[in-house]
Amino acid sequence: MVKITFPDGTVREYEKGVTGLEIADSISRRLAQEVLAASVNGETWDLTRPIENDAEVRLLKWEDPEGQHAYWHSSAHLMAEALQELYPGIKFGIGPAIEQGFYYDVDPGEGKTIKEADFPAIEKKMMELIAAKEAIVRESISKKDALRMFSERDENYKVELINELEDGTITTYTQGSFTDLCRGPHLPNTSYIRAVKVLSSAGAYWRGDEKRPQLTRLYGITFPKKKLLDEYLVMLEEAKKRDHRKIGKELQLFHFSQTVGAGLPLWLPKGTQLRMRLEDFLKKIQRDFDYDPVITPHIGHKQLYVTSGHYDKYGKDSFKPIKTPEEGEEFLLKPMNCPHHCEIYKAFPRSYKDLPLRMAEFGTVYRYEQSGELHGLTRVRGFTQDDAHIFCTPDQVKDEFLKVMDIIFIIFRALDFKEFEAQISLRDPEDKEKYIGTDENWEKAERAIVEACEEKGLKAKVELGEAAFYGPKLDFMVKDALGRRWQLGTIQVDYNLPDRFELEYTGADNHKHRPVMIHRAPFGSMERFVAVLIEHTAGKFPLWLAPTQAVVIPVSERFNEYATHVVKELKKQDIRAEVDDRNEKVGRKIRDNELKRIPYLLIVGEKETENGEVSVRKQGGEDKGSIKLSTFAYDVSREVSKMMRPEEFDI
RNA sequence: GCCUAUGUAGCUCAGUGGUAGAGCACUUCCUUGGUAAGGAAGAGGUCGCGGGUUCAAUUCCCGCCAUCGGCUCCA
Repeated sequence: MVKITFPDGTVREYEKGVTGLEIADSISRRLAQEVLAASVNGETWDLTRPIENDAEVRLLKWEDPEGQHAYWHSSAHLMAEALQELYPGIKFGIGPAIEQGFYYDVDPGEGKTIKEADFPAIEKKMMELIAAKEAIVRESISKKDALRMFSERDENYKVELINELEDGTITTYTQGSFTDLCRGPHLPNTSYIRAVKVLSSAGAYWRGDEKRPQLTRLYGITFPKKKLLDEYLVMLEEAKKRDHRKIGKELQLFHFSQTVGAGLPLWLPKGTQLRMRLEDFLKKIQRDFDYDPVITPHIGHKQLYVTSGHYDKYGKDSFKPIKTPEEGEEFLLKPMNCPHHCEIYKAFPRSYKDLPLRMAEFGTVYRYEQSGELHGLTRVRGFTQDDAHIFCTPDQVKDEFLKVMDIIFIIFRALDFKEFEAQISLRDPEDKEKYIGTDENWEKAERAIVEACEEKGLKAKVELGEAAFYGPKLDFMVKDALGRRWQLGTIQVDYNLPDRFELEYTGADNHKHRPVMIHRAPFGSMERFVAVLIEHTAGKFPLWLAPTQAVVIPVSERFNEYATHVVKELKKQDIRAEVDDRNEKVGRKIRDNELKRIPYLLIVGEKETENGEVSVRKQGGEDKGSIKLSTFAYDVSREVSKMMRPEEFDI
């Protein structure tokens, strides 16, 4: 007998070798139907795998992430089996479950491809295999046997994987005529899967290496109920409606011109309004936090980047240097602002009394991004960082770090970004060669970040090997409409640039010391931030940010002139308003997509005009009734200035 | 840069080896006082760019550019 402990603490005894499925069945029939996998001592197991020893067991259903994971992993195998039948000779790479579904990397053979037009056939075959209710069978196998088995079938990718595995840890899973090298866990059989959808195909390098062959990656998703799949597909459609590229076009926020160049956004008047509001907001915060605004040129001498170390590392892969016609001097479009700021630091002798010195600049930088990587406003070749560099003493690092975190939290709160993730990027301890700087400095910086996060109670994921070459960092990520992660705010400690630029300050001891530098950008870049903000709000910006805060609608043509007057009055109060007289019918305007996103609609007409009042309707249709124009203007500007006052957001 | 797909009016899209169409939007007029009103007329396109095949290319072929979804990369 084995003792099985359940999550609620109860213990039951079962025959040795009992399976997760049998345990579920012993509890209830329904549970046995719903359970997908079992967590055995924290490890996810197949439902059919015998439990030989006492264990803590948690039965995993669709609602559990591990259950979904097993479900989608099995679905990947199912798709692979279907592919094997449809494309004889196809070779398999890896096929994991991912956050939303699964994928499988396959090599259909020389010159062969799998296209979108082929998806329905694949789905049909998958459904057939589901109907066949094939058992998914786990088997332990020796390395030798595994190598022989997969070599025979010419599965060179699998053979490569097996070679890296340790003997005794290798398992395979078989369903029907398909056997895959796999750690599992999996569903008991294929019939658990009810609804399938092959979503997209893409090229993906074998093992993520550009120099290795490119496989075809097929993405798919499955659900235990058809309804869930339908809901998922509807959700995808809804997400597309929130796409910042679509809304940016609809609201006329920004524009890309092929003639100007790929990845070089043109900010239209309304987009500029929005962006400037964000910039003003941060400028006010930075004034409170004692930052000094600076302005530096868009290009810098090559020597500047040789000194900074950026030229060696990135010079060849970026925009080529600009040469002066006479002297042949080389200048680079600035890919970052830090070197310029270092030179500002060096302009004067600095004392410890000057520190911390915080230099802020909305600095536009240009980076050559691979053409295939450009993506709306989130990945561009010319963008503006809300950059600042803090020069401080080593003792001040942690304090400064905490203050920057405060700024980021103020912003995220003001914009209602609740679901952000934080990531601490540290150095890869295995490959210290990749990084500039001494061990001691790195350890000091890494410790400061970890401690700061602890003090703020911020749960940050620690990633080894993700640090910049010059220092560790803390990044904040937010998801877009489709769940893709984008890095926004960043705080990076840097012990290296001060070294390279030989920055100094005179300490209280009258000796020269090296300052520490902190790079930080709470928004990340204005472009990316605006993109993510658009997707979060679906274009319904809060009043204080809205590019158009109020639209004035005359009830009939007779009031066009009055409407124009009202707009003028509002603009005097710094309220961004416009007349909408495209049609004399009020009803037609409100259905307009754009208008639905405007915080206020002011309807002006006969009755109201007589006593100087306008009819006000708030975003979402809430009718505020008639109100005096001056009162409305006062209310709005008060609401806006309240939002623009950072002290309202004290943590 | 690589793999897949796409590029036709301001927007969303249909279509064809014989130099182009719809809906919405736009302009003018008529009708209509109210939460997605109707009618009439009109304007708007080198069918992404370049080359080839052809009597003839927006359509077929090749190259490039841009965009979409991924991969790699990301200071």
